[in-house]
Amino acid sequence: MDDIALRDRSTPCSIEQALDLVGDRWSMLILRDSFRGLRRFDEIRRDLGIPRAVLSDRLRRLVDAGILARRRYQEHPPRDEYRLTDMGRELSPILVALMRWGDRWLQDGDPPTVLVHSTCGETFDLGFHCETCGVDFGPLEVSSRHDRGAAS
Amino acid sequence: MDDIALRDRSTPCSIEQALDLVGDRWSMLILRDSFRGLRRFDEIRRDLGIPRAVLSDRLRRLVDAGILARRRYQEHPPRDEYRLTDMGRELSPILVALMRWGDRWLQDGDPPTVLVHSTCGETFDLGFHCETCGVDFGPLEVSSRHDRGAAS
DNA sequence: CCAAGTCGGTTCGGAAATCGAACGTAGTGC
DNA sequence: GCACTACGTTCGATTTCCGAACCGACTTGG
Repeated sequence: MDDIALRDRSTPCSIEQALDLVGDRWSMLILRDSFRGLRRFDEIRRDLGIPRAVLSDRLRRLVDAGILARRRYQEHPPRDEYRLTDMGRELSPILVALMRWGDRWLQDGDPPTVLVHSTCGETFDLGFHCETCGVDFGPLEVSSRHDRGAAS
Repeated sequence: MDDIALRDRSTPCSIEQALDLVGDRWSMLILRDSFRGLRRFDEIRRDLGIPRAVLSDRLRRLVDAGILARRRYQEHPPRDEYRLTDMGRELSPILVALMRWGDRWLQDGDPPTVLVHSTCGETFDLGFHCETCGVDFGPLEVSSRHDRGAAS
């Protein structure tokens, strides 16, 4: 019954690689704040209540990964801010998915933050779309190609 | 310039609440394995190389949260397996979003795992859809309602 | 000039989480 | 009996995290 490791270990799972960069609580929360427009060290620190050393470390790692960019916004005194790169901005589906799930399963009343389509300012859906079938579908209809099947 | 904390602290952010449950690396990887069909303790342990004590702790927490269900699948010897509940299955958009992002930004060759629409067996898109505008759009067009703006 | 405050960190010692290895227990197979 | 599997718990060593203190560069007030 040694049927594990059908999986290819030479090409590591994308989920795993992604988690190596953004897979800890603080990094995710920093990114959430970045999406909310916070850019400066102390701004983020006060908002999250994160220890300075940890914030310093996480920002460095996110910058090294290319997710945030450090940019000088004034010279006297020298001050830098941290902004999302395109690579960072494309993390939004992850945060949106987390938020949707939290809204649905963990939140009692109205969701505290609402995301909107920047073009029209209204709320939107996050969903799956199948080109082949031409339909939209929900999270319970996702399956992976060569395993024992996720659903049921 | 004390303009922070416009944010409502009484109703905590859904992202934060979600991260309290699934916001660490091991929990996410366990869930990935659950979606891939792994259900037994040792199966997951061998696949991830996770220390037994940590796996034991994470499974307990995921079961307590209602994301996984522990179910006896044989009596002699007594053996339990861990399956996704509906609450757990609805986490799929998060994992899909992580995978998509990893595929796009971190993976060189072909993605090692492919997700498919269970109905037709073909790959699909994860995207945003605006009912108001009637269009699909990408991650760069997401904004939140009352902050200083995420994009740019 | 001097004192106090802000911003963006680094350094430090203690607390907490994580690690691999060993041990336990309950059952199966020979 | 002996070896083996599945599913954990316990243990001591290492790593990470935490809060508090400190620091340098600069601004503001007097």
